[in-house]
Amino acid sequence: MVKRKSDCPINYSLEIFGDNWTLLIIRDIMFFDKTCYGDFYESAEGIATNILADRLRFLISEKILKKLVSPKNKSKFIYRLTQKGIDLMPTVLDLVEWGAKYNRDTFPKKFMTWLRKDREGLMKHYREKAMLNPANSIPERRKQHR
Amino acid sequence: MVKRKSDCPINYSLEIFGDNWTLLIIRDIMFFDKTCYGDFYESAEGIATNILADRLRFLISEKILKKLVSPKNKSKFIYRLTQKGIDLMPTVLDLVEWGAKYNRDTFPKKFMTWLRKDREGLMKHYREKAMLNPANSIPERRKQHR
DNA sequence: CAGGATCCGTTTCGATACTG
DNA sequence: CAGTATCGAAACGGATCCTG
Repeated sequence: MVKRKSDCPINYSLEIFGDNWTLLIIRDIMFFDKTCYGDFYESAEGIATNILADRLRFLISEKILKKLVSPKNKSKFIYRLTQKGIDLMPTVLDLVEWGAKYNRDTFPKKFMTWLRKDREGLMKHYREKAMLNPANSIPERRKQHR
Repeated sequence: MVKRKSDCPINYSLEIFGDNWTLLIIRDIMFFDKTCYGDFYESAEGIATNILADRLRFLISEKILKKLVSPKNKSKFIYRLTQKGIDLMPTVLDLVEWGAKYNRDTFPKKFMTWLRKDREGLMKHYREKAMLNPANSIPERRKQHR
């Protein structure tokens, strides 16, 4: 587990954002339909497997993500945003807008157009999408000692 | 100078936020009247001098901050937000709100009340404050080779 | 084969001492 | 006051291995 400098009274947000990878994971799950380990591994620009596992574990421990067992395949896991994670959407979108204003490496054009024209609608769309639960998934293992 | 992983097509924002310290510096200069090295050193929860110097240099190179010579004291420098820096205000405020919702370590109570009641007014206030230039400061040294 | 864990060389960070 | 130099500690990243 990564050791973070949470021993000093630092803004909590920094524990999430003061890292190169967590925001990428959140971005991917929030807007790009990534749901499982393999998806993140592919899309988060070159993350190492151990780092990815560590960050996922961290995000789950912070209750920003939750981990579910895939209904189709018992050895596949699905990661989803919690409400706390969904609540990061305004922040992420602000960063997207800021990045688009001062840099050009950014989200797909269609997304940006939508964001500029109807930010509220876009947020509603992705918020609802994030809240759909895959029908019959089950929560990950509960405490093993009964 | 810090070496960042900007060689991969990562979101530009991460170069600013994927770090433990830059956000603290921005927070302090944006909302807490910190203007110079010593101020940041005091208030950014235990930052080391070399890291502080490095981050300030980085923020200047990214044109998020600008460095001015104090009119009073030629060996004192004043750091101020550029427009690009000021444009990070919505993001920072989102993080403040998110942090306040899910954690209690947060901004002063008065600030939070104001933020909740009148976010636009608060932003206007701090934006204007950030744009006041100290009267007769002069830009930092221009290229030394003529 | 998905989802990691482990090992290990390399890079970056950070505390302290020191300098113009 | 505003930084730089040094050096040990921590985090990263890549490869490989493990387990169901």
